[in-house]
Amino acid sequence: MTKPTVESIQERAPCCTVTAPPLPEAAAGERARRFKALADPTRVQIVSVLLRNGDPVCVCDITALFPLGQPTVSYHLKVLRDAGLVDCHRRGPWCYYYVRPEAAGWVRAALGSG
Amino acid sequence: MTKPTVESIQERAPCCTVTAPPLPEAAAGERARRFKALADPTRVQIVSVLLRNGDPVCVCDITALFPLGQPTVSYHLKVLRDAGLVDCHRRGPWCYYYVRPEAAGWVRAALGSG
DNA sequence: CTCGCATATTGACAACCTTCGATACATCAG
DNA sequence: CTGATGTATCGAAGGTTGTCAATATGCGAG
Repeated sequence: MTKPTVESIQERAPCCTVTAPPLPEAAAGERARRFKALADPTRVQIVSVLLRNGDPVCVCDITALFPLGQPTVSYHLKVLRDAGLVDCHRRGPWCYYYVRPEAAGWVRAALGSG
Repeated sequence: MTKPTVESIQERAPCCTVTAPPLPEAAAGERARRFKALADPTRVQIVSVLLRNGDPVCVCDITALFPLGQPTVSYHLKVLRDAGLVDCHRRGPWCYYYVRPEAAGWVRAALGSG
């Protein structure tokens, strides 16, 4: 076999190039946590609704959009809340959810296109 | 209780505002699939290494970075490959992985900061 | 072809995720 | 307080994921 391109190698194992270190474990965990929060189609759709609506959206409206039970939707909202992507405030008996402003930029970019 | 802000409501259930529709299910699933690929700290770190290295990186170099068995690293690489985020080519007995150019923009943005 | 090395695949297991029904909690109307 | 409604939590069932040891595959050297 032929050795890897000469310009990427100098006196080391025959396969190896110079490798930059990975993201530190803490930072990687933090990123992974956010990705995990969006790693479900239902949660992607929930967030997309919140993004498209400028104003906070009532849970009952969100629940009506999916063929899922109310506890399940509540669970997904909790996952998004725990990840810091969304938050809510009560008005009377209703809860209104919105994408947290600190996270909105990232969420919009991550969901955007690509 | 007091009704929600008057300006966001007209003749509907007392909790509801006008809600935009969610992202279509197909698109949401596609997004979720990509997020799921990065929903693990090890995979985030692998991708970060590939991003930081301009050139493709040998599997043995990647494996050496983590306290995981070789099959486990191989599994993570497969997950990233199946999600379309990375690809590889063999040179002799070695496999060199890289972030796919089509995905690099999104990956960089998603991993970036936020 | 046969051997040795790098990587991929398989099978198994524990942990976790999504979902549901049942139930609890919160808030308002009466 | 009592009842009705909206939302959250609990417990359990079933599927998925991350990990490993064992094994298979691909490739070059001899």
